[in-house]
Amino acid sequence: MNQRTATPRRRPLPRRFFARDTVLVARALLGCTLWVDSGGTLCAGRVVEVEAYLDERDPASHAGRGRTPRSAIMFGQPGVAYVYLVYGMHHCFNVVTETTGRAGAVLIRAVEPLVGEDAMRTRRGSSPDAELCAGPGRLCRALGIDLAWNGLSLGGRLRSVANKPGPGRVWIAAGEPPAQVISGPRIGIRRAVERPLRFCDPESRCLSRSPGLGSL
DNA sequence: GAACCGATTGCCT
DNA sequence: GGCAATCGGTTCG
Repeated sequence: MNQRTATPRRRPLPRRFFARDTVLVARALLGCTLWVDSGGTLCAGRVVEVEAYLDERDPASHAGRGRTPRSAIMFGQPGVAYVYLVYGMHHCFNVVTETTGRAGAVLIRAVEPLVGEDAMRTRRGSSPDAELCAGPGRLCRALGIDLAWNGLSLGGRLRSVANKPGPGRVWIAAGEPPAQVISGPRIGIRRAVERPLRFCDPESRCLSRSPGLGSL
């Protein structure tokens, strides 16, 4: 198990980490630690599966048809959480990438639980540990992330806006990159299926699906 | 406004 | 493997 015994680092990655090419950021996020403090409960997991969503040139991206009220956040500051609702019931957690003005985001599809597994089980109900955070919807459910988290900065500090506490804190810390990275088509999309913009650690047992073909 | 469509999941056959 | 659940965003009239 990767990093299972080591104590994960906690220091938040700087904003400039995310202000780069989206595919670069997506690959670099593998092995990093996602920290979430929701309702005073701290959870963390090792990022093992991500997908890159690009700008106007990517028909599968929410930014694929330009700036809309929803996709505007993808054109905004990097290092910000982009959370949306899919199928009327599941949430997806993304990190905004690229410099301000250029659209991009990385969808976190799966993490290996490292901290707070009890809380995850409580939120997710009975399910095998390997499946607690294996999938974008499952991950958000396990970590307590919903629409209220949309727009939060990944600074790791409490957001103090008008003295009102936010829903919680979320940030990402550096970790040990996987020995191998597999790329493949993104999951659940109909457009641009040929693009290998899904990246995962094939050695992880916590993936949402088996790794695609085509190694990088 | 109304109709349509999902970056999913879990339960059913 | 098939399919229903469920609602915000986008598109169309």
